[in-house]
Amino acid sequence: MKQRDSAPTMKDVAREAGVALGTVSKVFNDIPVGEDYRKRVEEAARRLGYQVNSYARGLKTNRTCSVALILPDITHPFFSALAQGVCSALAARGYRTILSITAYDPEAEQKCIQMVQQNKVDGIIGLTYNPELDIDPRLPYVSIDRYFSPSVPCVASDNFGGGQLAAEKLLELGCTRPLFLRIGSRVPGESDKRGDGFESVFRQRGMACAALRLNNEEGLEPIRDFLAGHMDGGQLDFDGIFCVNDALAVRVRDFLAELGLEVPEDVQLIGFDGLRHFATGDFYCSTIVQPVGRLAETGVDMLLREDRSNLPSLVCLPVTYASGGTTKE
Amino acid sequence: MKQRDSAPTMKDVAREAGVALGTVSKVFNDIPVGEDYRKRVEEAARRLGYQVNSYARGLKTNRTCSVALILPDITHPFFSALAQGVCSALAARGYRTILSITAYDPEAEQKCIQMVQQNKVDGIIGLTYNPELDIDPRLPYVSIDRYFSPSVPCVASDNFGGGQLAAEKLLELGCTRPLFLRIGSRVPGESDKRGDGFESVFRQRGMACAALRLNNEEGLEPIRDFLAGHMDGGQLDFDGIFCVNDALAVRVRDFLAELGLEVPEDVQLIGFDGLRHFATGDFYCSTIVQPVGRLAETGVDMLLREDRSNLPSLVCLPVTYASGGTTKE
DNA sequence: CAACGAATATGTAACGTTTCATATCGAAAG
DNA sequence: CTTTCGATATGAAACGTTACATATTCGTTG
Repeated sequence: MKQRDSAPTMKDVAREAGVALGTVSKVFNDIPVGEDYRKRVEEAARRLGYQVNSYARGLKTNRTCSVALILPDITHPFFSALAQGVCSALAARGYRTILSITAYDPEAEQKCIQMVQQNKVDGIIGLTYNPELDIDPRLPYVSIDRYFSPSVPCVASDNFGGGQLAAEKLLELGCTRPLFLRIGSRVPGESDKRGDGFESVFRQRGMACAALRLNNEEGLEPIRDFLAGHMDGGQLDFDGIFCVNDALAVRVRDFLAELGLEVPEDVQLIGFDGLRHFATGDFYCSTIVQPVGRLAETGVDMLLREDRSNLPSLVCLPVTYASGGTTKE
Repeated sequence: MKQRDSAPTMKDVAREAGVALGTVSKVFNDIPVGEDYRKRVEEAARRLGYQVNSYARGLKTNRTCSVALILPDITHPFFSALAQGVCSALAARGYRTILSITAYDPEAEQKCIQMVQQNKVDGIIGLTYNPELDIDPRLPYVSIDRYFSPSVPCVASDNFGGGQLAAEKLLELGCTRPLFLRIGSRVPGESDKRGDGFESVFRQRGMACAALRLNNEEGLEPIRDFLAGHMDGGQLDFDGIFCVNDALAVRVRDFLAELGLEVPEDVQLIGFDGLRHFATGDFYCSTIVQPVGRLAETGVDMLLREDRSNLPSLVCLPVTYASGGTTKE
């Protein structure tokens, strides 16, 4: 028996099985082939340990069965959950995931897109911040959680609805002096809707709603100061706080503790994202839960749809409320 | 000007630049070429928006500039940090990362390997549990954090040393009644060394060291019971506990609280991994910090080394101690 | 029994690169 | 002024597939 140093090819299989090259190809592409032929080929392939060379295939077919996933930072629990979901959803459909991390850097994002385009993926699924990404229009693209324009399909949580939900929950739990807190969304838009939804509920009822919106660079200190400045005889001016995300809520909870306030007795606190403690599985705080799994699946779905001609430009997924100890229920 | 529907190829560039195909190839492979030729080619490529087709290249060269990263669960902060490190280190060297998630399932691991081999990656970097992975010996493989056999190179933290470090720290902080707690390592070996190192220090000094080693399936209840069973007049029999990882330490801290014990006043607690809270960046507990970044970089380094003929079969990276509030310092 | 047509196997030409042998060009040497 | 040589551009042959046109086989029909 001939000793092979390199991987066996279809030609080897064809020779081994005593059939034509094209027949081997058919077998591996599930194209009808005489039963006896199929058996012979499969046997031969097994004997030789043949595996199709996906680079040759990709070259010929222009399809690679791989999708690029572009994320700012896979270390953040929300993003890592997303990555997990996307990776699994892709794997379930026979696609592999090419992971790129951008560190929130718009330039890095562009470079990723560049690199990934050259690597001939079948599509890109990205959570990016650069509003003017230059991306080959031939290449399917789905944006997760960031809406850019009608021409780039996006799947996101219902941020506005989530804000409303938070407001309704706080009302239900007896809050009358609400506050919305947000720190820097790098891209204006989607996450501001959380606050809009929150405020809309109170406006509709003729109630006032305070808000403090900070940019990333300002840091958290202004929030601490703001809260301290709104203390009135050992009590806070607000009894229900909605934070734009769980990370902020966790910090705010600490600030409140510093001020000698009890959560949820004195102030109730709701975050957004639905992150869970890695060890216990508990929510870090009461929160509006984003459906990360569905976000991922839907994104993959939209990307891999046969008929991409009339994709919706924005798919909004419903969020839910979960108590995590920072509200009275 | 001719309208192209598909991506331009080297042939197009060659025609546009008025040079031979091979010359274009040279330009894109940094092979010396007359200065004027190079300029002409580069201009033409830019005009046409040419990008090399990495599938054609991969087919020809048998090198793909991509590495598979196999992880059990990217949702766990330790793994996601690892992924981040590996992905960045690979990107820095011009390699892309193909992410596979196995959900701790040995079969899934084998399937990943299979799939990934077929996709002709240049190497695999994996954190797997299946002790008898069938993997093409031609394909470079580096195991992270799990030592299998001398024939498969591995990079890991100095687990034994970390255990010793924990013991020394506890001694230094005045502990005299140590306890080692471990729950299910899916693969026997590496992480047991943490306990071994811990115990060795006390043995050397002629001190006793209690230990409770559980398997994954048993859950955490036995630990709670064990601790409760070692209460003696409102005091625990132990004053220093070393947990095999931070996740366990966090749970144990809760158990201790349930028993009315103060940490670190009554009992000091050290975990292992060095995980940090996603929002505050604080350690969850006092801990032995694994050098995740270096783990990743070293792994990539070992995988991509030119001369892989005499790779060490195990590279042990030093760990450090960090206080996280569950020890007196 | 010849002829036809439906299946289905075969062989070959791409796909877009790299690589290697060959051709071309100038300059230096005889 | 021819020869030789080094340098470098050229063109063709792979790489391992898929897809299409062609060839083969066999069961049916007139």
